[in-house]
Amino acid sequence: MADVMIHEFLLGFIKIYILQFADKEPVYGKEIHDQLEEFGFKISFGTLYNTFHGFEEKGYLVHEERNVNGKIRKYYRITKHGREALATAKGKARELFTALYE
Amino acid sequence: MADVMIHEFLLGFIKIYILQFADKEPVYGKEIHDQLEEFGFKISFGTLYNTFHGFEEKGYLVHEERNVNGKIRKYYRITKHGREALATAKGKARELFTALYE
DNA sequence: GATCGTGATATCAGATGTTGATATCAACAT
DNA sequence: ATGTTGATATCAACATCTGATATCACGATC
Repeated sequence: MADVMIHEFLLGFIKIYILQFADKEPVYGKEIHDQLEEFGFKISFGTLYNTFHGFEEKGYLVHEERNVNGKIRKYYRITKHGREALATAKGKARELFTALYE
Repeated sequence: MADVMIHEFLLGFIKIYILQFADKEPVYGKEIHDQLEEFGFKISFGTLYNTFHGFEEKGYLVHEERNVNGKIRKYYRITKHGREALATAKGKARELFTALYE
């Protein structure tokens, strides 16, 4: 029940977090999926990979393939444009967040 | 451009804000729509009224009709159950927010 | 008491976003 | 070749969002 609610409210927020993560270090899909799940946030693989593709189309992220233990991973990292978008999104998120906690 | 992005990221967050607002004082649709717009957040009337109805179905809000200057407004206020949902959502939002700014 | 104006709410068809089960992929092992 | 494995991709079914338009309830005007 809380799961559904959290999802309705925070899926968009999770997408900001993906950009943020990719700003700190290159990330790949499964990693972020599992990490989010660990903290009680869920995003389906369908949405997750689609989000990566969308961000790449918008020029927020670029990816590079790496072979890790014989498996291909696509590591995404942020671009200049993505960093600008992230800053804007964070700023707006902060505004709303402040309104929640003032 | 920023508008679209903000929306993709923050629509869910805006819904938490609606609950929060209804926790402080009774609110009606147009009021919150215009107030959000003033701060650069947009939510369509379709989504907004649908959100009110959904929250009422879930038992988060109840409404009461008031005649103001000869016009009917539906003022929504939060319920006990809604307050619990709000607290949960705010807690989770804080977790994500903290991750963004640490 | 019929018609109009107004602020607000409701609707719903079309567009867009999400899901998750399933398919596919690339590398390595046997 | 065939199988295994970790990961990514797909896509039909489903859910959500939009916004133009309709509707509502009341008061005013004639």
